[in-house]
Amino acid sequence: MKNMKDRVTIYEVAVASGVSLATVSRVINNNSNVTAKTKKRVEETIARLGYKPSRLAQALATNKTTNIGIVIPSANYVYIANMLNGMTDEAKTLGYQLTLFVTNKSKEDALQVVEKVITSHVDGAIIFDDELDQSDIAKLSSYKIPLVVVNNEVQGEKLASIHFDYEEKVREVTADYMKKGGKKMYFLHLHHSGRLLERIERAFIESHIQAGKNYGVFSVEDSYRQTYADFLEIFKSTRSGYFLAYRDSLAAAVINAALDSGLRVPEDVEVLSLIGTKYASIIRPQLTSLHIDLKDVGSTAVTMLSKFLNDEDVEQDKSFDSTFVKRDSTI
Amino acid sequence: MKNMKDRVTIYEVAVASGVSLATVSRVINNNSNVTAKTKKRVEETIARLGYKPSRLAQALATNKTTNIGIVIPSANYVYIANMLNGMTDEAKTLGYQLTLFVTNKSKEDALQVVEKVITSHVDGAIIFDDELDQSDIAKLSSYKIPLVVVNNEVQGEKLASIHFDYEEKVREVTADYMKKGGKKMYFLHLHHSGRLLERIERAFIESHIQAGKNYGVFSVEDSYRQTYADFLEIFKSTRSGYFLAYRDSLAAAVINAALDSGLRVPEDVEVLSLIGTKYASIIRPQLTSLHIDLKDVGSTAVTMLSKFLNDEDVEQDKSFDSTFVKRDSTI
DNA sequence: TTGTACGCGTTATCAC
DNA sequence: GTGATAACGCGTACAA
Repeated sequence: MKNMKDRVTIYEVAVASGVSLATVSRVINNNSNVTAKTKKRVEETIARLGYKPSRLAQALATNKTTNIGIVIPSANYVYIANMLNGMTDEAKTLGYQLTLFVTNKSKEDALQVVEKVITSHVDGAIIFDDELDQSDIAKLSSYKIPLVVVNNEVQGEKLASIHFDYEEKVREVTADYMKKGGKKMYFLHLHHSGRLLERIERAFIESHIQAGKNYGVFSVEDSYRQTYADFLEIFKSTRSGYFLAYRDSLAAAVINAALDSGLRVPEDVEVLSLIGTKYASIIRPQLTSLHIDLKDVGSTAVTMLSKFLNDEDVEQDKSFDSTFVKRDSTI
Repeated sequence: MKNMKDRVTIYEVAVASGVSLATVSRVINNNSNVTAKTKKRVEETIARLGYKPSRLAQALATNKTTNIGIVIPSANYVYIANMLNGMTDEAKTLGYQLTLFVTNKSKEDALQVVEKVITSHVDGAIIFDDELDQSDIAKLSSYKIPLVVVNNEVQGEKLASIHFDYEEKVREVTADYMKKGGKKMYFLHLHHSGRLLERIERAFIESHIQAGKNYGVFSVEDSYRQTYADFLEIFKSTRSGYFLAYRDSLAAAVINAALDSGLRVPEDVEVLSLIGTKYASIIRPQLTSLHIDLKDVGSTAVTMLSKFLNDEDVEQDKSFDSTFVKRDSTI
């Protein structure tokens, strides 16, 4: 093993094994047209010198980093971690590296991120971030960066998208409940939480308007603690209802506040978590939730992007169904 | 906005603004010695042409990618997501990009990861992965890659480490409980879950041996569902105990199994979660847990690495205290 | 202040 | 099969 020498270059390998750069390069890339004998010789000196090709130089020469950018609002959500997990798995088998670009849910950061993605020379990018809009995506596209966009209504060249069918499902669930269930339905509105939630909320509201039913909306913070505290207040006056919450932890806040206010779940208070994770079945009573396999979404996104990069055919639009999982937080 | 042209290079900018490559380069890097007038001219053509410097070429020329590698076992754990969150925040303010390297808890993958980190030309790496051992780290070090290693007993040049004091805390908690509490203590053993858990388990066992007390160990799977099922069985015969579980979801499995077996928590069954996250206070009864601010750990790791990269002084070893948070799953 | 020329570590297109 | 040599896009002494 080498001890703190400078990086060994292809040139040194060439000299040490008495061949030219070109030959070494051929050996590295398993390029044909090289005698088994010289190949072996080169490989030996490569091992002896501890040579590792520089992906940087390779990338510059070939115009291909094997690097794809992942644009997300934050790494801190469970459902994003799930997606990330699918991405890393698939990227590994396909031989890509993942570079993270986080917008922190700020438009300002999003603009910076667009710049960074461009300068970073990624081969392509997967965008799962509501902060980026049509113009940002167009900009990325204009720099010829193949894109897979999750949960966003955009189109362009070298651009595929992945959609969730949450809206439909929410319409169904809402309509069904209005027919059978008895309680007034409430939506937990999060101030700045992206298009998906906005669309779901709209679907919820429209369903009620169409049915001529009354509904309620509560504005909440994206924090378990705060939402729990808020609902302790709310449950002083509102003693029943069917609540739609964006994430498991917010749904749990409602449930816990209800229980701590002497209400029964689901008899008095029913709760539906819109983006269910494994915690839905850990929390008691277990959360009824909509569920999408985000690990699958992640790996699919990488697969699609990879096809783009290899000029294979890609379905331009893939849709993921959410399933309604009935557990114990609803009747 | 450009439409699908090829990448604009510094050369085209130079020609278009009637200066030399060097001058453009100076403008990009805010290098002094360039007239305000020409600077403005160059900046205008940069904007007009939509030129973005190639980080690749810059990196090759300067021998600095502004890229740091993050080695983790998986992106799918909440506590790792928390750490990642701290890292992305700090990296953003410091101007670094994060590249993910995931070992999937496999030694085989770990070896591949070492290779990839080396060829990827990262400026440095943060290693939070028990799969990498002393020799892997040494290899990385021999390629002059500055390292911040979390939760691992290694040393070397350009290598700083971050430690957790979990062992100490577990010794304390265990000893305290044996004095005051009455139940037999059990440790949930996870087959292949890294050094941290091993050390904690050892601390747990040694405490008991020193005190001449009896203890138990249950082997479990790293899955809520399986562990829940297992404990339904266990609670048929074992009707009380104090259980130490690695993560919140496993602790929740024990709690839920206990409750579903007609046992009371914490009167019959007490549970301590070793790596507490926000879910510790969401689950009911709320989990007593040890807690470390992993977001802080993540940002600190990036800060330390960044100091290395700038040849500033770094404390070689930083320790994070875990705090014992008493909630409702213990007496 | 600005320009020239070389180097960074590879790949790729030629010849031989 | 193998070897020069020109790219790839940029930084930077050194010269002017």
